[in-house]
Amino acid sequence: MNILLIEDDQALAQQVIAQLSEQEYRVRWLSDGQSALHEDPTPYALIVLDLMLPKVDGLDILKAYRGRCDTPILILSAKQDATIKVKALQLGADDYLTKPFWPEELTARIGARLRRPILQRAGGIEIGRLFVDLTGHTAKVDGEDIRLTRAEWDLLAALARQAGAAISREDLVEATLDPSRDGTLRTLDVHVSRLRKKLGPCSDYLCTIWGVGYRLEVPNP
Amino acid sequence: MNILLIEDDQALAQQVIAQLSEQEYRVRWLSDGQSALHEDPTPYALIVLDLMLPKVDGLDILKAYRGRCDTPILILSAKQDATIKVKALQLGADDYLTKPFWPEELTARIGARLRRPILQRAGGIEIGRLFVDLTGHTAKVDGEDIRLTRAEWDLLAALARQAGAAISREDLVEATLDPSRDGTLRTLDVHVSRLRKKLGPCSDYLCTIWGVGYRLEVPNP
DNA sequence: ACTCTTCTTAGGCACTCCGTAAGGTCTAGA
DNA sequence: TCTAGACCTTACGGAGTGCCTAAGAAGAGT
Repeated sequence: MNILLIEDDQALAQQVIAQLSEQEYRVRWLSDGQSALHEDPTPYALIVLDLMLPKVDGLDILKAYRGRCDTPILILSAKQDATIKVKALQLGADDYLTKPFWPEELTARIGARLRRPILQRAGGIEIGRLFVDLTGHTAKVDGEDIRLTRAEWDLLAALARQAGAAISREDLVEATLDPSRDGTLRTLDVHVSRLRKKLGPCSDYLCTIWGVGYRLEVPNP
Repeated sequence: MNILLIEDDQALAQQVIAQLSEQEYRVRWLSDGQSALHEDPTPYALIVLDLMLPKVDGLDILKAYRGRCDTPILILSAKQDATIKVKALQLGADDYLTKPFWPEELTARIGARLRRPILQRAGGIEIGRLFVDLTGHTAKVDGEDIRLTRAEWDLLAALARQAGAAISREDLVEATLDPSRDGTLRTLDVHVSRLRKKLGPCSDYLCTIWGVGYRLEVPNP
């Protein structure tokens, strides 16, 4: 069982690591928010996250991880304030423990959380505020499902599979259009247009590469 | 969503009931431990249990329920003592909240607990209000058994095994229809239609993916 | 042999989706 | 700046797809 611990207080972190190691958990420790944001959360069975980190707001890490995975997240914080607790739990945290705490309680809560195995869901591709679940045939913008037709979905999936890469119009026609009927390049235009409309705030992600084709990526500010 | 509340303090209970009713939970309230021991916990999505009850020890109720079901149990208690927290969590409680608490935190914790729509539990798969026991060949909606024919069951099981993933109509035909006879895609329609009818309030879980197939999932509100 | 349940087939209905056409807008290069 | 070609958008009709009801066929239990 791998656990990710994000905690800037070194003394507390080592205490927690010692306690968890006794229970045969393997712990990876990150001491600052920047590296936490760049860490891939998917390999871990559970994440312990301190809200009070220098520079980075712990809630931002929470949000970033929730967009990328379903891993249980347990919050540590010195803040007794109920509104923050409620906010963290609503943002997708699974538990909230206020400092100071007894290490035994932390491990007991972790144990209670990991006792119920979560059904493995094949992950999807995250592109900024857009999330594409290839196995579930579903796409989300800011966590909200968007309804796509088959052709629109095929188009988005083809682009998302090679996110960041340019794909020629001809390839996209082949990937998305019904082969029983001959679709022209004009048809692709229509689907791109319709898809952009449904992507709403993410419509800029689908950029045109003039004379070549299209590319799906988060545009630079 | 049905919730069972076991709490002897009438004022607190009514406050909690009011708060939970706002969130569209339906609450059944038991004020003493004796009736709690005789209650069947399986129909409820979650149980809120006060540890300090007259006559009966709350931990005994916890143990009794854990022997009978896997329903998430959230403990309320005035005891700050960490050893009791740890003991309750080890006995199978899922969360522990000390009095006094803000009602908003309770509902947030309940929400966090019930948010994960698809859970793998002992003996089956839980998808929102639907529970599919693959080994026992039974399916429940809100804890109530539903009678399924062989084809309907095969269909539901095939979808539940890969809950959240899209499955093509062709695969479903192969998985559910009698192989000795050639079943057409139209036959599948009929079984889907009948299964939806039997799923009742969970019929929306079985979503159609146009031109592809079906998916079993808790839809977004 | 009879009845009840379940599975399959068939047909009609309603709806969604797809491709085409037509006109407008944008881009690159002269 | 002008122009030709590439791209975007809107509207619309036809075809395809899925859903439901009903009725016949097969199987299980009595």
